[in-house]
Amino acid sequence: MSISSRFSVGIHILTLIEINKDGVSSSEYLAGSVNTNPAVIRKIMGMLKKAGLIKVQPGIAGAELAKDLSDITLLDVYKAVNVVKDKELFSIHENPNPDCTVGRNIQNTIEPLFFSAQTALEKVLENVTIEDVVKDVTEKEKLNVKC
Amino acid sequence: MSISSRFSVGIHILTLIEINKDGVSSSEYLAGSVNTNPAVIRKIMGMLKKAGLIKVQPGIAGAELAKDLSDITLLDVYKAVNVVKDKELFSIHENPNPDCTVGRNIQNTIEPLFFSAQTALEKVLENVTIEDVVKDVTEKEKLNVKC
DNA sequence: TAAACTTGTAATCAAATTAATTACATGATG
DNA sequence: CATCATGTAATTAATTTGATTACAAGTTTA
Repeated sequence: MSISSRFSVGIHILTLIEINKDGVSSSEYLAGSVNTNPAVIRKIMGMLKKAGLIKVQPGIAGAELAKDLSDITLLDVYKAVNVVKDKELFSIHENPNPDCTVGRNIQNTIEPLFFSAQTALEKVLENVTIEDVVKDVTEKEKLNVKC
Repeated sequence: MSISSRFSVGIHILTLIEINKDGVSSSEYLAGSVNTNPAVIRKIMGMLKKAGLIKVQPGIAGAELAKDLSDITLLDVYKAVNVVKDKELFSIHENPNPDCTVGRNIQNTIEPLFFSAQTALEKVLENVTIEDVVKDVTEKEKLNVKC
C-alpha cells in the first residue's frame, strides 16, 4: 500500500502555480507539467479549492494561490487531497473475539499508539511549507543549469 | 487508503502468544481470537517467522516468541508484515515533464520530505514494544472486570 | 503404519482503490 | 454565437486486500 500520489501532485500543482504566477495556470497547462490528464488535475484542483488553498472559477482559465506561500503547509495539502481519513492511516482488524482477553482489549490498546505515530508524521508535514518547496525546486534548478 | 490490518493482526498474534504462553497457540487458536481464517494467520505467522520474531515448525502445533518481549518493537512487526515498502509510504507521481522547472525537480525535492515524515512515524513505532502492549492489554482487562 | 492434526503455500474470488479517460453541462468572453 | 475554461459524473484497467479452499508435507499417537 502507498499513500496516493494525489498528494505529490497537489504539491506539484501549488508549486507550479507559484512559479508560473505571471502566466495562466490552466488545468491543461498543469497537466502538461505533471504529465497526466487535465481532468485529473481539475479533480485535485477542486479539492485544493475546497480547502481554501487556491482560487479557481468555472469558465475562467487559471488558478491562483488563495493564501500566502508560507501559509500553506504540506499538511494542508495532505488533508486537502484526502489521501488518508482522519485517524485512519492505520487500519485495525475488526471484530476480534470478545471472549478473549486480547480480543477484548487490543483495539483500545492499539488505537492510541497508531494515532501518535500518525501524528508524528503529520507534524513533519506541518513544518514544511510550499514556500520551502518552491525555494528548493528553484535551488535545484540552478544547480542543474551548471551541469 | 490505509495501512493493511496485517500490522494490527501481527501485533495481536504476538500479544496473544505471550498471554497464552502456557497454552498452545496454533493458527486455529489465534484465528479464533483475531476472528479470521487460519490460513490468513499462517501467512502472517510466516512473515513473523521470517523476521525472526516467532518460532514455528511445520507439523508442530503452536508458535512461540523467538525474542524477549521487550526486544520486539512495533517497528519490527511493521517491517515484518511488509505493509509498506522501504521509503515508499508515500507514492510520488512518475514521469513529470522534464521540460518544466517544476517537473524536472519536484521528485528530488519531495522525496526527502516524505522520507523524513515516514521516519518520524517509524520512530514512534520503534519506541513501543510488545511488552508495552501486553501490559496495556492486561491493565485494561483489570479495569473491565470491575465494571 | 495409519489416522489425525499441524504448518506452509498456492490459487481463486469479491471488494475497494487508484489514475486515466471520455463525455458533457455550465460559465466566461471575444 | 463560437470558443475555451472549469466542474463533475461514468467507465475502465490495474493493483491490493482479506477470505476462502485446497492440498502437500511434517509430526504425533493410537
